[in-house]
Amino acid sequence: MGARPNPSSPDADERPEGRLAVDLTAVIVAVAGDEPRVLALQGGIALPSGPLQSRHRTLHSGLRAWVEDQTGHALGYIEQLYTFADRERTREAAIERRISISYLGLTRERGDAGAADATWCNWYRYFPWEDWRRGPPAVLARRIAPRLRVWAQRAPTVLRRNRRERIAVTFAGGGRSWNEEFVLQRYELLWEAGLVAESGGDRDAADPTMGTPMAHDHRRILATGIARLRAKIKYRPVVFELMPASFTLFQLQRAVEALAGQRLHKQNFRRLIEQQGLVEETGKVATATGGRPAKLFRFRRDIVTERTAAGTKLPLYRSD
Amino acid sequence: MGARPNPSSPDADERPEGRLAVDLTAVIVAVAGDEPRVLALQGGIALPSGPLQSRHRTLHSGLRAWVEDQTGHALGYIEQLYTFADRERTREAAIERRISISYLGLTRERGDAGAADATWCNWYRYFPWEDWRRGPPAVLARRIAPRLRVWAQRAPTVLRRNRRERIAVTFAGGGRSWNEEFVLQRYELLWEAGLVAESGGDRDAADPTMGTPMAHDHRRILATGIARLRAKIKYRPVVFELMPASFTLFQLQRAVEALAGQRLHKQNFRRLIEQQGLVEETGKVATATGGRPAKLFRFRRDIVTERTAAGTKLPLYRSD
DNA sequence: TCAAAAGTGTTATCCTTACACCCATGT
DNA sequence: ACATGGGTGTAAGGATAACACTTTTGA
Repeated sequence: MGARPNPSSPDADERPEGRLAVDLTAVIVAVAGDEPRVLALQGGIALPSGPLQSRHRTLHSGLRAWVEDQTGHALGYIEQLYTFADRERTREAAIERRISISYLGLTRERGDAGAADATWCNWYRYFPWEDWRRGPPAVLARRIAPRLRVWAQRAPTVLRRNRRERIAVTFAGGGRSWNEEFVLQRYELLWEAGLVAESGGDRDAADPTMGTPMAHDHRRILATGIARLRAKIKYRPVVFELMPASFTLFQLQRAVEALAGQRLHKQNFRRLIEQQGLVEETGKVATATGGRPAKLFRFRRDIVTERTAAGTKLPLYRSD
Repeated sequence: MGARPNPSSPDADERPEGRLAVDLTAVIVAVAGDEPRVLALQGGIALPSGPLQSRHRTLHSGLRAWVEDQTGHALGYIEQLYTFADRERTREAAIERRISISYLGLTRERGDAGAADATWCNWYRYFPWEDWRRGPPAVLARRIAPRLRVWAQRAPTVLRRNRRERIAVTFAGGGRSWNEEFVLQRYELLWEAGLVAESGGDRDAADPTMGTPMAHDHRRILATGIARLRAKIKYRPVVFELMPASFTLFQLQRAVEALAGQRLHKQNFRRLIEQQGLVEETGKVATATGGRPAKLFRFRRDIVTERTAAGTKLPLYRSD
């Protein structure tokens, strides 16, 4: 047994590390029309982020403080994403290890831009291969697929099969369908294969078709946020955090399509929304939609506590 | 804008905190027959846990090291749960804040017990109100419901409605059905209401019907782990990590029931499992099952990479 | 013989998917 | 008139939930 057999024993003679920094990093998402956007700094190469400090009462409040300081943007909905702390993450002097506790925040873009340094960036700028709304992105067939093939081919025999399978599953090879939730797995595969600038080996690094690189592992954190959001819109009414107070069903569909990176079936989408009872008519209509005026809807906030439930999926008991 | 405008700027003049400790804490789960068990230390009041150290290459490996040190148990499947760091979490001298990065691990109990200090505990010992396999637990009607009613009643008028609603949703009040996934919400509600020992106000603290208390916020972490596992068994084939190499469908059902805390419908459960193609017959049968000998099955590990997919739930495009 | 668990078969219902079609507006 | 988006109806297929019933063992 180690020198610190359990958490409540007081003999904490060995303190963790020489230098250890804890960062709070935020993926703040908004939707503008059919564009999914993320709040970024320094012309788009970094996410809002700062060290956890004594003055922060909780992780949540610390994150809010940093984002408001750096972007002038007050946050609504936030949730924790993941905590990263791999060794290779940092090579800064005086810091042995940097832990990054990341959060996902949903909001609406406001009129005032906030701090000058903060900009809203279309997130497909970082992941061009993730937008399938106008069909399979060209970069997939032109650049990614052939280079991943080479990467698998070059691997030692024992690994080759495994790599091929991972490629097929994450990138919809061999007749498989595209799964929009695998954002992180795809990014990590590209990272391993050395196809993104952050991989370090800068052979292929300068390739602009592989998306804008980001500082540190911020692009990985962004991928985590997108993946979480894409998964979550399917079973929790989180899209509404991104919508204005009233909206048409088509605007709502455009927003979901923007996030999912996929086109949706209009009629079935409408049925799905209405059947779930998440929205109600405001009684007004929006003109100038390009066609027939559309009814405006609002989100039924009152339903939220109820609808946390969702489906069971397990065949519950009865007789036997 | 703050003194540290962005993560890549080098003016890191203000370092985070005076004293800051980062702990790795593990919820290690196994199933023995119809008992869901968690690996605990010190007679069951603490989870395996230890500070993150320089020698740990990654968070994962650090966690594995601590668990193996403290319990002698090597781990298979693990996943990150959540990172806790609220101020009130710690009142230890010399430490201003303790961050706890928690993990969920799934394994099978091995023959050798590992370290003498480590024991496998039925997790319903900590959450007696979570086991509905033999109907609604008595503690709910007898103790929890009346005391929660009082707690809501005593609240200022503005809060009363909100408290009543939270109670109804999490504890299946007002005709609602029990949602087994709300483990954490229920524990946090009981904590707020001062009904568990960890709340601090030790009026009701000593009540043994409210489950065994744990050190620090370990019971909260355990609740997080149980909730995650209960959610995950529905859409990922994680149960098999807890099963022996071959098993009968009834044993599998018992395991899922143990985790979910609910009885399942036998025939429909079998159909669900078989239809998903997750198992295959070994060709052998288990005798001495208490009845007719049952076919033995094994998990099809080869299907894992495939089945990461699961259902779409969004009405994907077609014509319009 | 009976309890306990293993299995098979069938039906009603609901949700999802897909298709077809009409309505109202602006250009 | 026609393009664009709004909106309704409905039928096929699959998954789920619920019931009823037979089979095989050990005590």
